[in-house]
Amino acid sequence: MRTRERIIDSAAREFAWRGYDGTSLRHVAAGAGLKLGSLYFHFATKDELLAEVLRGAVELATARIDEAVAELGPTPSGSDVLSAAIGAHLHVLHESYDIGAAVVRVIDQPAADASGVLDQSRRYFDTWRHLVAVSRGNANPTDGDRLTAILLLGAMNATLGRRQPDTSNLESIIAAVRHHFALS
Amino acid sequence: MRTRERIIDSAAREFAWRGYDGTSLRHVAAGAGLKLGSLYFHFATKDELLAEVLRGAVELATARIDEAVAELGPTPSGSDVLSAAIGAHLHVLHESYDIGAAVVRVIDQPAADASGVLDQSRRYFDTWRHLVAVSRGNANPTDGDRLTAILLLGAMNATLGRRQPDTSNLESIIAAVRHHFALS
Amino acid sequence: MRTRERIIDSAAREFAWRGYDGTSLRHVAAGAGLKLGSLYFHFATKDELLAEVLRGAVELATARIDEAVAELGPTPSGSDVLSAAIGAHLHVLHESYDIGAAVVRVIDQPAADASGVLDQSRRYFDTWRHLVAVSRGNANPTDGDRLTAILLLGAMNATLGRRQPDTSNLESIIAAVRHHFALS
Amino acid sequence: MRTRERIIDSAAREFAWRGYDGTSLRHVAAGAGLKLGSLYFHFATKDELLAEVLRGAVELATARIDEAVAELGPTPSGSDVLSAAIGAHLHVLHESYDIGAAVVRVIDQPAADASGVLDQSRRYFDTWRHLVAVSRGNANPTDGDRLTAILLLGAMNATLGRRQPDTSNLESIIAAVRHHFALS
DNA sequence: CATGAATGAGATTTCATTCAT
DNA sequence: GATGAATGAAATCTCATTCAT
Repeated sequence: MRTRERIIDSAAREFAWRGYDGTSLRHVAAGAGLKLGSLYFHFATKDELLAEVLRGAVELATARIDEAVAELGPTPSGSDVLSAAIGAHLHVLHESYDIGAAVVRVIDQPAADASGVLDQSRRYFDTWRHLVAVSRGNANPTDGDRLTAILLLGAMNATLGRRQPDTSNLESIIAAVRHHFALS
Repeated sequence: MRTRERIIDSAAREFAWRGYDGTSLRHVAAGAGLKLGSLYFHFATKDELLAEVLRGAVELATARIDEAVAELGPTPSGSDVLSAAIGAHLHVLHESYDIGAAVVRVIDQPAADASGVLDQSRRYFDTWRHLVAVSRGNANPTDGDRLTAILLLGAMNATLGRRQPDTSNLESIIAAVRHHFALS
Repeated sequence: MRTRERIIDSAAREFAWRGYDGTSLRHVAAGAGLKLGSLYFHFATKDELLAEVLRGAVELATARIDEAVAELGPTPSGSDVLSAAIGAHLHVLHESYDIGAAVVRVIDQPAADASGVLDQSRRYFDTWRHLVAVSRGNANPTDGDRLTAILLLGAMNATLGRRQPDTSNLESIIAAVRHHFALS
Repeated sequence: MRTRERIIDSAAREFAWRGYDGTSLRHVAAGAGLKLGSLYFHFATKDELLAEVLRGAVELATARIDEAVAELGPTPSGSDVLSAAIGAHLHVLHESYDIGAAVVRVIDQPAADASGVLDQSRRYFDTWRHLVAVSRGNANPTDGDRLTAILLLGAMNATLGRRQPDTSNLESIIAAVRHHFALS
């Protein structure tokens, strides 16, 4: 089953840099060392492949957030939790570059309305809505929390430039985001 | 000369909702009441059309910002200037919906490397780098100002949802963005 | 009526270097300092324009041949007549370059079946059939004369290379052709 | 692997009778029993297809020439070699009609500058330059040999009429060409 | 599991032609 | 006489998808 993952990796790269419509399955196959036809043994359709890429990305980011929060100790403040989550999200975005970028580029591209895509997007957004709510002591997210989550994700994802990132800056990026969002 | 503008409008709509690769020139033509071939009398190429759309959008947003700043009176504080610019940008984004959205969707889509695209993008970004710098009393933008401009634009543009916006919320959106960015 | 001739010149250039199918009427118009639509005031169709170009070329070549023959004096030998014609044809071909080349390139291109084209081609070929016949003392051209005319025209037209000719060589070209064909 | 050859055959037919620009790949595909899109599995581009057609034609003609020369016995005179080559070229031209004609029609059509085309053309011309040189006892081709090769090829290729040839005439054509070129 | 082959739909672009002004 | 504008047809090429092997 190593092949399946090579395909997903290759697809993440293509989706990330060329977008959904700009991604050719022939390129994806080539990037995985396969011929076009072979893709269809593993994925029934372009949309299904995209959904898999996104599911993996959301899973990865969620896991990293959970780990970072867990490291905070038994009873962290809401503000610390949000701070940790911000760090985790940005690390994923800038380090496992392709897979992170794939999400950002593709997630609200309308062509990708296919089933799984919106689901993954909403799932991850809900995570953040809760993180924001908790950081403010709200049990259930308010409209204001929702709005802040939108702003926060927008700001973080914008730090992915058009080209290869310099991880050197990563810590100052994290600091800046925390400054604007985690201390309100 | 009305035709040319109908084309640009139609193209903005398509680019906004389908992205660059997802936009079909046949659809654009139909949206302007033309047949496909007729487009090419007005624009030699898809890229040229996109560049025109973006140029118009950047011009519009810049003009609105200038107006809003001008209304502040003779010697406004840097913070007020930034606040006014935020309001102007968000108004353009949510009210002249298609043209604003077109910029947001397309501007960092890699397929659209065509000459004019990056130029327009950089031009507008520079405006914001200066706005941020001025709001902090810096004559020339620092790296920190650049980073903040990225976060700020990312946050604002993220408020464009996937579907028609409710302008009712607009003022609370503006308030939230100002809260996070204009009072630092 | 100078315009009409500028169009024909421009068309000859294009037909010569790009062939019938490769010639764009927009280019032709531009080459004559006009816009595309204006062509249709002077020529109803692409084929008609081509026919005019060819008619002019055939007329020019025929006239030059007649002149060259006339210069031979009152009772030239058949061999001298053919020699003179060869010189005249090659001079036209290499000196009034575009118009000569246009004939050669286009004349047996099947796309140009349109009415006038084949007529002009046959007319000029008949001239040569008679020249060859006369040079051999035949009153009416035989099959052998026809064949020789084909070979002769083919050989001469092949001396038009793909690029600008060096008229310096012209006399040696003429000598070579005469050597192979005019002394049999 | 039969499909590939059916395509090349069909393409040769089209290129021969319609020229490069006049050839529609949809027609070529239909002629090979395929739909347009299927062509692109075998040839990436129109130019690539043309190059293959020409390569095949040059190979065929060269092989026939070599065979004909080989049949002359151990130490043939230069004049006999040229005579044999003339026969071989004309047989190829008039018998494997399409592929021979394709070369003639297309080889100096400017639109077909695509890489391979000029190469094949030059390769075959060099063969003839050497044949002419050898027939005159020159070790290396002179300028005069080059010129004669041009005339000779031009004359031979002109024997391909616009329509189906009558192979009945073939031997008299060969005799005529030999008469003009092989006895100098 | 993987590939070669084919296909239908659709993309952008070019072009000859027409016509009102 | 010339131009701007529009159009229908056709061109090359790309792509997701299917299927027999």
